[in-house]
This record gives sequence, C-alpha cells and structure tokens, in this order.
Amino acid sequence: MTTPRKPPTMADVARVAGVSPMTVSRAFKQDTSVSEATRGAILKVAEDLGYVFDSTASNLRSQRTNFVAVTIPSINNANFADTVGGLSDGLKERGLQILLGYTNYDIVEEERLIEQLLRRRPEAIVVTGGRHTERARRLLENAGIPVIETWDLPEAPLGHVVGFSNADAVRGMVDHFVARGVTRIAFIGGDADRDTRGTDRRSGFIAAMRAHGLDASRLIAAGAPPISMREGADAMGRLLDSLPDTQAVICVSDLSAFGALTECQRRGVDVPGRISIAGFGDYEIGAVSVPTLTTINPFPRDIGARAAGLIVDLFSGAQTDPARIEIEPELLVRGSSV
Amino acid sequence: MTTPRKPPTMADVARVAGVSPMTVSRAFKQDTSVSEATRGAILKVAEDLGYVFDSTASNLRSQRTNFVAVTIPSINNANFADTVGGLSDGLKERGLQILLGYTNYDIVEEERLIEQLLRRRPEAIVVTGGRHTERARRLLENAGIPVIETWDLPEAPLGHVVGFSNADAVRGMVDHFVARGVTRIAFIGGDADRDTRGTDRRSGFIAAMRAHGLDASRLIAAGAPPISMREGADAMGRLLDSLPDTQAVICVSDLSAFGALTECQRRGVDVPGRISIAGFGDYEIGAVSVPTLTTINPFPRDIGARAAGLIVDLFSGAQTDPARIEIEPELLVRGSSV
DNA sequence: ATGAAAGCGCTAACAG
DNA sequence: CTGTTAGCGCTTTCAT
Repeated sequence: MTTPRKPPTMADVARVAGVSPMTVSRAFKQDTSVSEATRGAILKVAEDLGYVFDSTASNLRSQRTNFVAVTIPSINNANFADTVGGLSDGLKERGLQILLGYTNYDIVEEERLIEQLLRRRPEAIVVTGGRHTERARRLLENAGIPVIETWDLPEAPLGHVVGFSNADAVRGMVDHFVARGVTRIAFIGGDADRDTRGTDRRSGFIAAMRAHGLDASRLIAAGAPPISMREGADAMGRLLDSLPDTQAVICVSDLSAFGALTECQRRGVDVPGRISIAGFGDYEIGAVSVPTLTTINPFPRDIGARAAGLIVDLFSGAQTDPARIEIEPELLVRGSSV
Repeated sequence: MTTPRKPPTMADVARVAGVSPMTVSRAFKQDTSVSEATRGAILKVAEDLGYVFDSTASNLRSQRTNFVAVTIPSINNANFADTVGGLSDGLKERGLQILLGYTNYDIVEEERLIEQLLRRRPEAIVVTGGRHTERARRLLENAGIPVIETWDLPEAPLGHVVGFSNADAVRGMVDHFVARGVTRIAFIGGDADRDTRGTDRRSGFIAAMRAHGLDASRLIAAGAPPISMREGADAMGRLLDSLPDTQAVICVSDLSAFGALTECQRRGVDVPGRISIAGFGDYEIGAVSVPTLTTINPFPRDIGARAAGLIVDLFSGAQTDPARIEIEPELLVRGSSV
C-alpha cells in the first residue's frame, strides 16, 4: 500500500539527525563544508526516513533548475537521438538534465514547445535548425539564457551555433558524382518545406547542378517529411519509370536511400551498375546494407557533444562571446555508387 | 543583447494590468472564473512585458508539476521511441509533459535515474521492464505516485503494468516454425543479461524448443546488448560457419535480423530457401527489406498510448485498482521465412 | 468575478 | 563547520 501521509521534508531529516535544515541542505550538495561524519549521519537518516530531495523547492529558491531544454524534430530518428545522446552525456557530469521536446518538423509546434519549455526555467536551450517563427525568436532572445541552434548554419543566429551547411554538404556530393562523369542526377526528398534541413539539401542539389551547367529538374517528391523507407522506395519506382536514363540519385536521408535501393533490388535494377544511390546521415543501415550506401556523415553525436561542451564553458565563464562551431560533414563513398 | 535585469513576475503583470496577482494567476489557467475582458487584457500586458509563466514557483506552491517521468533503455531505438511517442501524445492534451531518461540497459543506472527523476516530483512514473534493483523498487513504492511497468509482465508488479510476455511471443514464433516442419532453429541474442527483454526472449526460445523435444543449444551470442545490425551480421557468419545445417534463426530484434540477412546476401546464402530468418519488434526495415522480415509486432506505440490513458484515468479517478493491461503481440510471417 | 494573507520546501546571505 | 532569518513566485484558502 502507498502511505497517504505526507512525505518527509528536510526539516524532518534535520530534526531526526539533530541538526539544522541548513546542514541537511549542505549535506546533499557536493563541495560544501559539512564534516564527513555529519554528512554520513544525515544521509543515513534521510535514507531511513525515505526522504527524497525536493528539486521543485530548490529550483525556486536558488533560481537554478539544472535543466537544459532541447527541441528536436522527431524523437524517432537516429541522427537526432545521437545528438541528444551526445548532449546528455556531456551535461550529466555537471548535474545538468535534459528537458526534451519534439516539434514534429513544424515551426509553429516548435513555438508552442519553446514557450512550454521556457516556463520550466531551463538554464540553456538547444534547438534544431535556424528557422523559427517570429514569436519563437522573440521568446528565445528574451529568455536570458544561452540559445544554441544546431544542425544548421543560420545567417542571423539567435545566439550560439553548432552546425553545418546542409546545402554545402549535398553540393560536395554532386561535385563528387560530376567528377566521376555522372551528370544525369536526381534528388529524392520531401514534397513540402516543413523539414528545413531537407529543403536546404534540395536547394544545395539544385545550386550545385546549375553550377555545373546540368539539368537540376530531376526532383522526385516522396511525401511529407520525414521521408520513410517505404516512401523512398515508391519515389525510386517513379524515378525509374519516368526518367529511366538517370545515372545517380541523391536521397534526403539514408532511410529513403535504403528504400530506393530495395526498389531497385525488387526490379532487378543493378546498383551501382545501372544507377548509383546516395543518402545522407550515415545511419547504421548504410554501413550494413548490400551494397553499402554512399552517404554523408554530419557527426550528429559530435553536434550534441560540442553543444554540451559549449554550455559547460558558458556556465564556467570560459566562453563569453557567441560561438559558431562548424562541423565538417564527411563524404563516405561506398558500394552503392560508382 | 540579453537584458540583465530581472525578468517580470506575475506581480509586475498585475501592477501594469491594474489587477491583483491572483487575477493574473487565474487568467493563465483554463476553467477559472475571470471575465473574458480582464483575461484578454492581462494576457496582452503579459505578452507586451515579455512575461513567461514561472512553473517552478507554481510547482512548489501547488505541489503539482505536470511531469510524468519515463525511463527507457535507450533513446536510440525505434521501438522505445514509439512508446514515448504514444505516451507523449496521450498526455499532452492533459497538459502533462514527459521527463525522459535512459538507462543504457542497466538496472543500476536505472536506480540512479529513478532517484534523479523522483526529485523533480513527477506525478506518475513509467518504467521499461519489471526488473529493478531493491533500492529502485523501494524508491518507486514509496514515491506515492502511480508506477507503471511496461514492455514486460512482471510476476510481482510494483503497481500498474502495460506489457506483454517476451518469452511467450518468441514461443509463438518457435511453434510457427515447428508447425512448418522446421526443427533445427537457432537464436541470436546478446551475450549478457543486461537487456532483460532480450534475456526473456532467449528463455522463451529455449523453453519452447524443449517443449517440442528439440535441441535448444543453437544459441549465438552476438555481443553486449543492444545488438547492432553489424553484430547480427557477424553472429550470422558464425552460425553459418559452425552450424551450417541450421534451418531457421530467430534474432532478438529486427535490427540484428537484418544484419543477419545481409550476411546471407554477402555469402550468397538464399533466404528463406536455405535458411529462414525472423526478427522481433516490427521495425520499419523489416517491412521494406528484400526479402521482408518475419517478425513480431509488440505494438510499441500502443504500449505508450495505453499507459497514457491509464495515467489519465488514474488522475481522473476513473481507475483506482492496479491495472494489468496485456498487449497481444502479433506474429508477422513475411518473406524471410518459409 | 476578484482580492488579501499565508506558505509550499528549500537555500542565499549573513553570522558565528 | 554550523545555525538563523528571510524569501524565491506562485497558488491555496478564505473572504467579499
């Protein structure tokens, strides 16, 4: 049975331990001056009483929550999960905890989420991307805490940035293909601009193709972002039907690229013999599939780890100016491309 | 520039709006008696001042945080992400927010995490699995909030349960193979018992094989849980080398099953012609791969959604007794098995 | 529909 | 190393 009586407070622990509440408070902190003997005794009393420290009171009084708010587009995405993992591990040593929310790739939802998160008084906020609603920008600017935009290199950052240019990364991929003499290149991506990183990748594709004087119109819309494996497969089917002379296809992610690969397998279309396939993100699947997938590794975990390091430096005073940490994505040429 | 002056409080809003702080407080709630005119005026003043409601103060005074704590083994797992998604969506309408932490498949880490989460005074806690350290059990029992164990059917539940029997699910898979005349069946899983669900699946495999009077010793240890695609591929390589007459292999997850499939493709081993492969979890990859993967769908999103519904019912008083909601996993026979 | 007083459980600030 | 006092910003409770 759950005991319906009120849970013990610090005052209860103090009374039983025969000290003042302040000493109990100190015993629960690190680096505070309490004799080891009293600390041990206090912690024992606390454990015996079933006392659990109450952060809500601590948060209010100390005006510190140890929260770092983080927004990601989707919780079900290995790339963003890696970024959160890097963040979480980098912050946990400092006793900072992540308050996570997801936007479903929607900047209006992001605005709602940011406001909800700021009410919890996080000490820093990490957001994915550099595009936000006007009100979201205002909320972030006025929050009085470090703001870190990631997975992008916004032209007018709100504060700090840890990211890379999605457009440039895809440009590098196009350059790679063109250098190999591959010129009839298609792009499979989302059919809406909700996913701003996907949109940037498509823009990078178009710009790069035009820079080479090539036809940039082989754009296959695969559905509403994020594009699933299934949608990648369907898009590949349409591409093979409508533009059969295509030599290579760049997909907005490894997931859609894998779907595209399977469609080729189903149709007996040789990859990379008849068509090359490339993805984005260096998801695990691309390293294991047959053939392995040519892709771009944006080092998602590093993005999180660098953001965490930045927050720690900001709190310690080691960093004061707005930081702009650029991650260099790596082109991984593998079995799915010539 | 960030303004270093103190952010506005309700008292500031009240002063400017010409009302008492209490009226401002009411204006920020729903279903409270404030005239629409005053509410509108107050919200406008608040927005103009850049006031952001302070949950930390509200939490302390009202003894309500609107947090539901959730622990999952890994943030980078589509199954658990789906459960969190179901939970999150089911709770958000009621204004409840998820406080998420991951245990890295380690019940000692889980204990630390549970204590940290309880300090934030969540109003309910959802944990993955039914195995916990003694201290974690005590913490949960004494927390005075609803405890929901998921992804398992523990014999001695701490409170509520939304789950299924991992052992029984795999048993059904074995029965399916045996009914088709397939008897030389192997199991690929983790080499440690950290992942209790993986361990239960292996136990279910062994029990089912023995029940059929079959050899249950074809167990391939693929590494420390969770098993990656790569580890699944390596394990399949060892299986093909050491026990080449194996007719079917059941993998602890679709990810390892896909890895195993790719190893067969690399070696030119026909699937399912020479060997059948089955996974667990109904990950997206199993529906798209060539061939598609035979698997078990445990309805991860439903687990989260049912847990959310339970919490809502518990809060509203519609449910009072300990609930035991059993999810019925579904066997999906697909292209990778005969 | 609105207001006044009190206090949630901790800790900053100061004292010793 | 330990204690005292006051108060963080809200909301409960009780009025009107």
